[in-house]
Amino acid sequence: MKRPLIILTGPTAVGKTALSIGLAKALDGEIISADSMQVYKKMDIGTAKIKPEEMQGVKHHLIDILEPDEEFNIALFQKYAQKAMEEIYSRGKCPILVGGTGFYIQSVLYDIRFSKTEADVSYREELETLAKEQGAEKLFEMLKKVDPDSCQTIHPNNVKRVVRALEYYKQTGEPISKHNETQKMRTSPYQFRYYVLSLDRGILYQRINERVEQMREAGLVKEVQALMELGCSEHMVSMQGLGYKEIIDALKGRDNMEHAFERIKQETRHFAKRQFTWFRREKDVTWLEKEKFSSEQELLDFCIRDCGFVKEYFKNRKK
RNA sequence: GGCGACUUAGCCAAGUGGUAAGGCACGGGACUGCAACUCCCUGAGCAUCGGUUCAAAUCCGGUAGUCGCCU
Repeated sequence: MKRPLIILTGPTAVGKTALSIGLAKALDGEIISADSMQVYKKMDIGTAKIKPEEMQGVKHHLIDILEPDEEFNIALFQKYAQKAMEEIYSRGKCPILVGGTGFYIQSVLYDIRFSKTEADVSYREELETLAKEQGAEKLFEMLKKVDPDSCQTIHPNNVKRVVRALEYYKQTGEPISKHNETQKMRTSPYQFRYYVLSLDRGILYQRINERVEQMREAGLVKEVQALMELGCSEHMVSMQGLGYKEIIDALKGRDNMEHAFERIKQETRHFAKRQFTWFRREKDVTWLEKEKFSSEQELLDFCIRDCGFVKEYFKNRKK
């Protein structure tokens, strides 16, 4: 019998957190955050991180586990998430993956295999400078020689992806297209529900705008200032987060504060749109359109009923 | 009331006789170790009516709207 896994995701600001607590309590679960930014300490306001008092005693994993100057990536996420899941299962509880980073969810849900090798930072930098100096086409030409298949799916201008494909080839001697091909065939080792919470686009965009204003009132600028005083620079992975890079620009005088906040709103809306695109493409998802439920409670009740297999699983296991 | 300027896609904006640059937004899409990243695709016939011309967004005139100045 496959082990159960509940996933709750959706675009930013849709209201995942509130639902996740109700679900965790009803299913006797623990929450694993699937969020690339909430892993960082000292970044609370801009990431809309759940507050300890909002957790209502539900255990949360993968929040506040790194300092802002530490690197993070999907392979690490997967490793930590899987470790947390083992702990949760061993306690006889159900893991609930909650967060908006679709890519991360995929890595756990399908147990994608990543190569053993570490990221080769110096090689990446070398390739990036090459692209900058001689043009993106130059890199693309290099990729054509070693991995023509990838050239079908990666656009020449997408330097980041071209670099990764080249890096992968250098490390493994194998084209990444072949690796992707095999990983795409994988079926999930879990018995799962993949919920995507959604909301009318116009309403969501309004909520995003409001939430950014709330962040401003809550002291986002101060939070970023404090991070800069600690030595955080815009090159760090953490400082690529929405709301951070824009405020840094303003604090460094490259933008004015008012405009920076408008950019945050704009870019957050863009982000939400990209998230929709991602989830629409994922197979086996259950869309939870908020407007189709008369209340939050009804939505929660639906999920609880729909997750009956979780209780079944643990009941059988006890026997 | 008079004089002048302006009027190009949802917004900003090039184009001053030869068949509408570009940017932004919106919408769609890609994505398998930086993913809150990175990247791709997508729209109008030029306020309106009439004239000149082989040909007008571009020239001329009428009308409307906007803005400025004057009385």
